[in-house]
Amino acid sequence: MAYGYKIGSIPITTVQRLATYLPALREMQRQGRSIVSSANLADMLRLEAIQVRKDFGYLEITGRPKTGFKIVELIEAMERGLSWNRVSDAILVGTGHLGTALLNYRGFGYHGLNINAAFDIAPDRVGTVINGVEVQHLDAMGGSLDAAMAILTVSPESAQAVAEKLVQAGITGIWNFTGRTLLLPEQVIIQDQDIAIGLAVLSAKLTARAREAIEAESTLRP
Amino acid sequence: MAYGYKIGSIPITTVQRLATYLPALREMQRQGRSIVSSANLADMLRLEAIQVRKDFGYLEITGRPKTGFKIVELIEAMERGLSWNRVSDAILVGTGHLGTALLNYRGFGYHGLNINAAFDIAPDRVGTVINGVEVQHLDAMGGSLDAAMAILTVSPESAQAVAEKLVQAGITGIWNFTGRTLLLPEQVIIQDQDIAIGLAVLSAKLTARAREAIEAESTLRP
DNA sequence: GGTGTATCGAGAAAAAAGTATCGATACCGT
DNA sequence: ACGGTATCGATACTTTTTTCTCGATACACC
Repeated sequence: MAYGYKIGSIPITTVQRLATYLPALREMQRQGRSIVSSANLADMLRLEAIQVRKDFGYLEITGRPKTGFKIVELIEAMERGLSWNRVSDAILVGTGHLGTALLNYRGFGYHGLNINAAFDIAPDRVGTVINGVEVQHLDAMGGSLDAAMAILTVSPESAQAVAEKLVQAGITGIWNFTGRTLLLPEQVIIQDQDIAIGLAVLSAKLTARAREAIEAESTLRP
Repeated sequence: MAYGYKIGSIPITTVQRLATYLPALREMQRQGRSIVSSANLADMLRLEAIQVRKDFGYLEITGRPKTGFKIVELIEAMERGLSWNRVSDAILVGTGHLGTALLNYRGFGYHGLNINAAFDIAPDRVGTVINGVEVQHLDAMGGSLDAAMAILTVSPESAQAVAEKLVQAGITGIWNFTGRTLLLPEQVIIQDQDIAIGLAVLSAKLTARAREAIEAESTLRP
């Protein structure tokens, strides 16, 4: 990567896994559990126990031998270490199918996200209310937004232009679902969320697996 | 990772980047370009030229010094190396907001994906048609699906149960949007697509950046 | 045709991520 | 109380990924 392997002192790969531990831990809490071991979590998430423990090593927390970690403390440590406790406000731009899906998504609460405004330019969308958020016209987006983060779900074609507008409005972090690379001032933090990447990996894995199977078969009868 | 760093002989990280090169190259083609250098692509995608060239090194292709790569050949090599040329059929289960968004998504064609059936259990959705695909009742999903891959966009609560049903129906690859870890036979390939991870990373980056800024300021006036 | 330069591509080095080892510690059953 | 054992956590090791270095090659300009 050009820059940015780490967040503070925590590797990005660890942050990613921590993000998946969180809902798993919350689920355990709901089921009445209060203690979890690295092996428990690893089994649950198809990982290795060593890796889970290593990840926890970046947090300010200590487990107890023979027992494990207190789930409450774990969650607190994760929220503290990564600031998922402070609720951060975001706006969403582009209320197509994906934007609507995100506006209705319930999992964001885990990470303290609150979408407090939505924008679009299509006349038939402006004025509608999606999950309690009214869709405003993009031109109405003034300079004093009540958010630092923007979720960008517009068409690829308009991605760059809209992104520039967001930066002018004071947005400092963009979660980019458009699939286009945004070229913006360096101080703006961009998180690309290219859904097609996951598909590409899965599809490549599937054909690789299929190829293996064929090779294995041809080895059986030469 | 428990297993699976590579696809064939290509690192997963490379496959991921290749997946982002593809639309960029297609876009260039549309604009009439036929040659691209590693530096060109790198600039366009905010990467390093060396990395682009290394990624290309895994493909069966050679560039020309002082010129670069023929875009047509690049695309062909990528499709050949990762089998994105063969169209693969998929089904989609769970036609909520996200499922609907994916059914309407246009970017899948790049990777040869064709969603040929959709399933749900909600009575008000069964029978409707989304982007040309009729939503069928999940119980109607027989044993002879015309697809190897399934896109899972049901609720977290029903994820595991539905996934098991998919495996019984002969699905060998699952693109899992539910956020839950699926526990399935090892031969089933699972690609987790946890949207919250991207948010977690962005949100952590933002607060880390904010923290840096505060520290920098307090250093100025001690 | 010769010279300069941009680009590739192979191999080495560096950095990062993941995995193993092992002593220390706290619970469990007797 | 005591030995057995599961688990943590520090350190060392291995693998993977990224980055650097540098010679080779092909185009451009003179």
